[in-house]
Amino acid sequence: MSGIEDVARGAGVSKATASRALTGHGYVAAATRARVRRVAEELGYVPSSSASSLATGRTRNIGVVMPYLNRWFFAEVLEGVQAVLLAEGFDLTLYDAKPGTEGRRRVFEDFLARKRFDGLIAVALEPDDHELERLVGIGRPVVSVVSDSEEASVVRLDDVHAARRATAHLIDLGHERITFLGGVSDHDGPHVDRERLGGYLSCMRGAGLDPRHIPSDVSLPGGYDAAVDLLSDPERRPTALVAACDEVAIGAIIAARRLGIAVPSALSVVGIDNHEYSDMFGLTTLEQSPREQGAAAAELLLEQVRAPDAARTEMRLQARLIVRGSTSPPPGVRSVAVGAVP
Amino acid sequence: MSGIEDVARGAGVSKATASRALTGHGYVAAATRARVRRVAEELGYVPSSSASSLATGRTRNIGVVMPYLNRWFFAEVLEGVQAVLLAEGFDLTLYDAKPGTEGRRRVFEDFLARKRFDGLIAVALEPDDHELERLVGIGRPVVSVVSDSEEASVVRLDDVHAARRATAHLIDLGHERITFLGGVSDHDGPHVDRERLGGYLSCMRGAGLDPRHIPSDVSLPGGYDAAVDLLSDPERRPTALVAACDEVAIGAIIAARRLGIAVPSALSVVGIDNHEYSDMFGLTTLEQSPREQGAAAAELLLEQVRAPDAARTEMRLQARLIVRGSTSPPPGVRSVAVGAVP
DNA sequence: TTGTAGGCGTTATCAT
DNA sequence: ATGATAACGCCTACAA
Repeated sequence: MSGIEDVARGAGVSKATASRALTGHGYVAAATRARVRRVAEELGYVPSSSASSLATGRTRNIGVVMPYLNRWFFAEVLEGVQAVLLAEGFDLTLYDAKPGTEGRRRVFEDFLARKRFDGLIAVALEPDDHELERLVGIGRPVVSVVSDSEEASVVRLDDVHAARRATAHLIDLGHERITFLGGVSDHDGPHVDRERLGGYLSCMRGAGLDPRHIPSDVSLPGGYDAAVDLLSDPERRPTALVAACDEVAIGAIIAARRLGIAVPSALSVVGIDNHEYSDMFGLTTLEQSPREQGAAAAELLLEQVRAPDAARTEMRLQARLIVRGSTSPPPGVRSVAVGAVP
Repeated sequence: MSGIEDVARGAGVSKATASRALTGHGYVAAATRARVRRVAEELGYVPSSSASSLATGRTRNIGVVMPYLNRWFFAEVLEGVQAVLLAEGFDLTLYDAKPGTEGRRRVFEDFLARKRFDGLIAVALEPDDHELERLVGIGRPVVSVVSDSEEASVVRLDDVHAARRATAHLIDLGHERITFLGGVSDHDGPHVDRERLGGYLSCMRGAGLDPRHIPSDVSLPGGYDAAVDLLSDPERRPTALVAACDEVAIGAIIAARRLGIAVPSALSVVGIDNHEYSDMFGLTTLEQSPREQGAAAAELLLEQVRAPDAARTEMRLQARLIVRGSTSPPPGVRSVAVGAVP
């Protein structure tokens, strides 16, 4: 393992010059720089990151705090973040903080306190817990994905808007009996689910329609189970479903098929996400791109890492409607209503 | 930010004693230790990881190299690894190395060379590329998950065995026209897929049956598309399917349902994985637990990190058959054959 | 049992 | 444009 001293000796200069030549900070004659770099190359010199972190105070490492790794949204965000960091030469260290676990406590108490990072990306921390504020308190730049924050920069989908658009799409098609599937309630459960439910409720009320919410686990099996329940009673059956997310929507489509209910002629379904499976199920949905959100968050963060006084930024993305085959006018309605519902 | 010097001063001892009291290395009077620790607590002392890494040569950080983050298997492995590391106070830095990308090259050339870790977990590196050997060459302990290696410790499923068991299960039930669905071929594509196909082939031949392989993308939509193709021709239709993995199997089940082919009465399907969705689809499968594999890999690695001369270990796991509703005797066969097929 | 002092490998300040 | 030299914060012989 050759250190910078070996490089310096090999190039016939001092450690200081070698360091300048290698990092690019400060004046070095072009010829010397070239010579130093060549020697470094020959020796296979790799700077010790702990030594340079100690000297500079910067780690070239970004921390990512996430409650789950094995869900589509989170894995996609992570890939987006990773791609940008990789390109910029930053490491990524992952802090898995499952809600309500001892491990999460440790992440906040012990791990994050070590500050082995120049900045932090926090994904979907629940705002109620004020954890985001604690992260900001650590004293490194923080970018929040999903959750709003007064202090940190934010990258997120406008979930209320997405749910309103989904609902409006069905209303435009002529549906009146539209049920929202998934989540706990509008005052409990994950914040995202609540906002989506809220968007649906306000859109329904604005159109003078009766809203109805069937709770379910926000997952494919959750959507399946709840939909089997809901759809098997012909009396209660709606003509359309707004799902809390694509996985729930797909669960519902699978349930409908099993029960012999044709989609979309007997039942329309809209999701939110544009999940990787949505295309295969012909699901009409509101697209959000978690990968791009992750990439945007990483870029925002690096800016702040480089210019510590950079302004806090907020990106609130509008989902784009992708119409596929899972939605159509309800049974008995043949023409499509015109005009957008707010 | 108080350093160890502040703690030492506060406790009325030297930096050396403070360090010993805090790390637990070397003799310190119980009373002094308590006092030092109390002062450290009061001051909110957090050791600088770069300084202690520089001094000790250890980072308390583990690197994980993975080709994908957004697939079920990989995300599960990662969660297993993370859980163990978290409990042991180790950080996890993630190196996303997508096959055949510029990013992957950089991971190997630049990032890993920095050695910001005490050990490495490599998941599903293709053996042909000899990347595993390069990782071992870095000079830190390496544990490989999935891929075999002469030099690194290995945690993996016995894929050949799993596929044989899956096939044998169908043969036991009386099936003869059994098709393998998924992957490229037995001499191309990811190694895992090849081994599974190989297990199927050898089991079929051993039973004197004609094997048949339908390639497909190893994913849910891939399984769906290939199955639609295969099943829509009644002439060619097999009575049973061994899928390269559960996602392919589920895709096939969905395809069968769409085509009105009853599972299992007209078509049996076996998968390999026990994916989170498998239960919902009543899929008979061979269970592997990627989360446990990840945890085992992490534990193995930490052992080696702590005792650098620890022996190389190899864990080859046997999948357990979980019989659900997707398999039954073929049409026309009512009793189940007895006796295992090798 | 505790303290002293040197070293870990870089970077950065200040002369030259 | 380059070279000494002092941090950076902690650990660990070795000495006391």
